[in-house]
Amino acid sequence: MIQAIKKCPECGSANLSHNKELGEFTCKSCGFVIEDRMIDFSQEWREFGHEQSEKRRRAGAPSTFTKFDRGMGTDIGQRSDVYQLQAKERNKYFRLRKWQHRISTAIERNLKLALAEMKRVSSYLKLPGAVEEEAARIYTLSVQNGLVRGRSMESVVAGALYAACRRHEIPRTLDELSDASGIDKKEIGRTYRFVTRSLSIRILPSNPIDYIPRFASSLKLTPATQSKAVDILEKAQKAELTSGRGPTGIAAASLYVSALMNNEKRTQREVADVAGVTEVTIRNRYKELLRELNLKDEVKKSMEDD
DNA sequence: AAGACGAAAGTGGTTGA
DNA sequence: TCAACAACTTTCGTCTT
Repeated sequence: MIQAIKKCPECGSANLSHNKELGEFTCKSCGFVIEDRMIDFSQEWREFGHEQSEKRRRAGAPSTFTKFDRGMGTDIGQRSDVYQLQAKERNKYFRLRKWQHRISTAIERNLKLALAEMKRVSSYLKLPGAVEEEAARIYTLSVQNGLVRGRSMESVVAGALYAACRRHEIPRTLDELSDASGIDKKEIGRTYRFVTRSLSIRILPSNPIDYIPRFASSLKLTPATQSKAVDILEKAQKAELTSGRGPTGIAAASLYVSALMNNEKRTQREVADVAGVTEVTIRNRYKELLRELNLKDEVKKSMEDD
């Protein structure tokens, strides 16, 4: 990041300077501050004992988007500091603390609320930390670009989470997000599209295979059936049966077929429920699979083996 | 009686003029 | 901006096990 900057964007001069203590990167010619949240890349020392920790420690917790100020803010008047002071001094810090609170802009307050909501939804869905981090980043960008205006904060949170899940290839369905956040499915879809488009976040169409493990475990299918379903999906993708179709429908249909072949039959309704599609869709995809991949004989054979 | 099947009409979003 | 369109859903009657 730092190395990338060679010229001042204001005056074009290459005469730049670092100020490590202020964390600033400035142009010596015109004084333009190019980067004011610079990260110190210098040698990291380990600490041994109190004396060294005073001298050597210079970094805090890792920067994270799941805190509204990326975990880098300074809170004035934390207890541990304040109680070492005289009463008069202490009052001064309480006053400063109050002001700090007032100064927090609307954006920051919105972020605080939103990130709390995000935490709630993502833990309900048991999403990994990396996804939550990504979602928080997307949300922060949305707020900064004024995309939340005119839409509920919750729906943007849900949209950001949905996008983050897809980027990490552990897609959740809109229904699941809707269930976890209490926002209407269509609303989430709308904000998701709006946000990703406005921020030009590129997201590949989700791969049906990514849905298999989760659906299979909800249906209590064996690993053998699961990998059979993946096989079928790969063949289906080669036969170009997957493009333009809803990925959940295809995933559900191939699971249904592989369950039949392994004598672990589940009803169309059961499969449809966990995949969040209707029986009709499964039927349509299922028939296509049988027809195009010539699986009919395979299914028949394994049924006769009973 | 439950599950599978298929037809027909409806829904929400995309696309192309 | 509007109409055509593809995918998917809802609903419902019929067939199969």
